[in-house]
Amino acid sequence: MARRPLKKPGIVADLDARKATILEAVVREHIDTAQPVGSSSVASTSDLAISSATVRSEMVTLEREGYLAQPHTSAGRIPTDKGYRYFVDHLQAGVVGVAQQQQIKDFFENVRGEVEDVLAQTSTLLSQLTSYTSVVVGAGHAMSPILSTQLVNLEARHQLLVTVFADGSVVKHSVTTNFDASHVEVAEASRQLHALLIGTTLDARVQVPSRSDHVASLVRDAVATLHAQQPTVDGEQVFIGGSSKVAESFDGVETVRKVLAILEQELLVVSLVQDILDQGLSVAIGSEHGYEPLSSCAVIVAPVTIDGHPAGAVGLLGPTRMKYGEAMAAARAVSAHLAHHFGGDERA
Amino acid sequence: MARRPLKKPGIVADLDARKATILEAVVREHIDTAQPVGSSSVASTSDLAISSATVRSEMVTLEREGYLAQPHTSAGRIPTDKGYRYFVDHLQAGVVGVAQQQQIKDFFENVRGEVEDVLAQTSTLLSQLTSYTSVVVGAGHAMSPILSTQLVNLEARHQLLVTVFADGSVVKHSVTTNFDASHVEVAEASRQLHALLIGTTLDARVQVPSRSDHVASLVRDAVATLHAQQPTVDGEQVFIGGSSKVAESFDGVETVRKVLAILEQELLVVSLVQDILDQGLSVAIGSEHGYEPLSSCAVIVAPVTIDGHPAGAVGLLGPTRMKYGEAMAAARAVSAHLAHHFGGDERA
DNA sequence: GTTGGCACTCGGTAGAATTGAGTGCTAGCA
DNA sequence: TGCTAGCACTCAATTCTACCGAGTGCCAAC
Repeated sequence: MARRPLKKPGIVADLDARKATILEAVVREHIDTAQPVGSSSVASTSDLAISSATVRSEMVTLEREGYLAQPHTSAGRIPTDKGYRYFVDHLQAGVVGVAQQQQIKDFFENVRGEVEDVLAQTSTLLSQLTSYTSVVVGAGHAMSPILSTQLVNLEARHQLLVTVFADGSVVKHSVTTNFDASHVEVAEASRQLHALLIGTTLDARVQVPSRSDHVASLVRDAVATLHAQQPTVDGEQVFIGGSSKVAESFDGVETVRKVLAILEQELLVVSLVQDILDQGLSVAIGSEHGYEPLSSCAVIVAPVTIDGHPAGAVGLLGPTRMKYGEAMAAARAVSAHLAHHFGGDERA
Repeated sequence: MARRPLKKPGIVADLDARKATILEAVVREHIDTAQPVGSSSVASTSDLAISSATVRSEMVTLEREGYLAQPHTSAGRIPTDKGYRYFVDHLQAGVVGVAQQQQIKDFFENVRGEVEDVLAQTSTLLSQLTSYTSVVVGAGHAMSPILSTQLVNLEARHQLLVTVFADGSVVKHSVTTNFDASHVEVAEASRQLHALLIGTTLDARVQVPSRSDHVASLVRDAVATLHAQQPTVDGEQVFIGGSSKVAESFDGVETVRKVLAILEQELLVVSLVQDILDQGLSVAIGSEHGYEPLSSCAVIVAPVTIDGHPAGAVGLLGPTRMKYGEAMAAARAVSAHLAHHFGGDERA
């Protein structure tokens, strides 16, 4: 079994080979059956030539050390979060089946449309591939320079500022004035704004005119509105696919409800994904991510990197007993294809 | 009880007063308790001075006529879709509680931001008010005239057409060319497009230049891309709020899954809402809407009308045993506030 | 250290008995 | 004729029991 060096958490010490094998057998079978796993089953399944009694005594140790738990006396063991963590950290990389590989390939060959549409469809794809709920996060454009702006007169006191960023995203902002702006004034303000903002990023300071006429006022208002948005969260796009899979993954209705309630809050989902990435993890199991309602979930995250720059992330949300190998492989594959799709001659 | 004239379906004949009262009592109690309702309970609850035996014999008739059903012998009755239909058609209009009224008022007084944000938040509001899943549909802009367009050069062979409609919506389309367009050419094409498209609607024919130079080619491609979208479905925006309520409303996990799976398909949700509106209904119960996976659901729809023009709709999706009175009142109230919010001096 | 053996635990299941809510029917009454 | 009280009947749900068996923990022997 290919070992990868331990990740950050470090709480998880190494186990001797036999314990590791037993733990792995328990995790594998429990992921498969969703049932507690007994010692005899492990003894016969694993390739260790060992009696069930020996397995049992090892299990006692594993339980004492926090890798396994017993739902009740006289039941088999189930893995704890720590047990899953060890399993994942020592898992050899999974592979994507050929059928799925084909499906991904076909998808990215045929997909067309705007970035948002592609991301949304990618989310659906990833969910179908894995039968878990999928999250695709498109990075915000806070750092992307402005290519063009335009101020459009909707009504006398109501203008619309349309901004195009170099990453291809388009954002609109309403600008309301307390005076009736003429079409000429709006056109002039639009011209000035364009000259003023082009090439700048949202965090840049811009020299706005200080005059008190209508045009200057329009320009000031427009710039203020544009810069008012939260640079970090705002502009980030979330696409959630396969939320119905939640109902398949968990049996308790209450759990389903809680998870769905979390998924409804997009900002929260973004920060969840971001938190996990910040911790340098690719999987957060159970309570590792600190979101209590998701304590029976595992979250897999794969960053999307284009030209060395973070451009978003794809994620999967499933029960802690999810198929980590397959799911991680699928997430990585989709993330790579996504990067390639937008990397070649496009933007993300 | 205030009677409203029967709606379109017409299959539902009138019942004599006593039967109607009994049916109503059954529906009310079953909505409340989710349990089959027995004759004695009806006899004591309703203000009819009638013995349970009489109620029973009436129930036999109601069952024969299809308003009630029996889960099994020796159980009480539950309403059928037809029973709910009668109930809804003869329901006096519900009222919105003062607390809720205040909540709606506060919401619309404080809400700000772009149309999309308002609609999304409205959906959440409506869901919170009713504890059902809410759907807000913003009408497409197919019929809205174009206020402004702009072609922006993203990369040599990749332009972005940004279109602003009079309703305040902004749409972007990628235009890909097989030649390297210069900035000057793009600017010229942008100018021509603006002149060409301004004031037109998407269903209008536009005289495109037939020359074979880069600029003309750009203009042709851009117009084609813009007009390629499906005028009916595309551009319509759906905002679903409170999908976690689905898990509360139905007990079978399988039902929850099916309903969520439907909600994932936004186009389908739009046509569901549209279908119901087209039928002139405000409620579709059980199988009335023809979407089999939603046969245990009822859907309430209230159109949003601004200046006499349809501008979208708000909807609620719950179990057939939902609180029709409250829910319909809430949907109507929110719809009215929405119309007012965008009607006064804005657009929808 | 490993293993076979054994007593023990305890959730799950199956069956029987019981309960009780609710029905349908009928005979009698206004 | 319509209503009702009464009654036998039905059947899901509940409770109780017994029991099974998967699985454990422990121990003595190898």
